[in-house]
This record gives sequence, C-alpha cells and structure tokens, in this order.
Amino acid sequence: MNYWLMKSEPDAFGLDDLAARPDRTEPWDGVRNYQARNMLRDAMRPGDQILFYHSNCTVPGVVGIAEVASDAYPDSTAFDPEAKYFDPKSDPEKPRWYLVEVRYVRHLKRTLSLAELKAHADGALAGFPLVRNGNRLSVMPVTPEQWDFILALESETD
DNA sequence: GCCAACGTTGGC
DNA sequence: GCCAACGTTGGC
Repeated sequence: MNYWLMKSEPDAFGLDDLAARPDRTEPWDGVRNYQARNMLRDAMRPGDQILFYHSNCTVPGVVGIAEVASDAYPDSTAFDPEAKYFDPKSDPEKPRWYLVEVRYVRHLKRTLSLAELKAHADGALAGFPLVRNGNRLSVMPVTPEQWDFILALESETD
C-alpha cells in the first residue's frame, strides 16, 4: 500500500464536499500535469491512503484522510469541449489524462497547517515536496515515515 | 492583489 | 534542442 497527498481548493471542492458525496466518493478529474498523471495512472492502487490538503485558502494545510477507491481510468472531462479541463489533444482512442476515484475516510481532529509542517522542513519532513518553496504538484507521494510523522502531529496540542 | 516558482509552448 | 515568453499555482 502507498501513501499520497492530494491538494484541493476548499472553495471549489473541499473535504466536506467529498464527505457529502454519494458513497463519500468522487472521481478526481482535472489533473493536467504529467508528473501527477503518471503517479495516478502507474502507482495508485485502491486502498492507498491520502492526506487531504486544502490549498488557496485562509489556512492551507492537511485537513483529513481519504483513500483511493478505484484503479485509474481515462478522465473523460478531457474530451468534453464544454468542460473546464477540456484538452483537444487528448484522444479518446489514446487518452492523455487519467483519474482515480477518491473516498472520504475522516477529518483530522485539527488542521495541520502548512506553516506547522514547514517547521520540520529541515528535520523529519526534509525532502517532502510540499514543504519546498514553489511546489506546484497537486499529487505527491508520501513515505511511510512521513505519513506516521505527520499524523502523530494530530495528537499534539498546537 | 502580488509575485516567485516552474511547467508548457512555440519560434528558431 | 534551446530558451524566451507565457500561463498557472498557490502562499502570503
């Protein structure tokens, strides 16, 4: 089993929105970055655990846990001229973009803010892409050690 | 709203 | 294949 972090803008689709979905599951469409695509398509498996991260908001940070709920399959929004993430270069016969379905697991007891995580950028979280400047990856791998460290912060008083 | 980081595009 | 221009992400 693998661990991941996925970003979402709470104004567009946040953890509460995921929890409110039928079966608490949502197809994670709109990924249009090759690095992220490769991880979705080639490495994610059902049951993989996800740190759910809120970006572009008052307190960016990890707010909950989700899990991968399907194998990767082509992102059909890329074929739809009306869709926000339409990509005319993605051919249904040879899809360029993929998605996985994501299922809500739980909210964290408190938000683990980016600022708090960054305090460990030279320690336990050295090498974690999220705490590097200018990182724009919306999907990134998390090592088991990073996963355990981050979730241990949940029980600490901030 | 600003701006740094960085991925993508396209001219050559 | 280089690289400048451009667009987007996302923290602040």
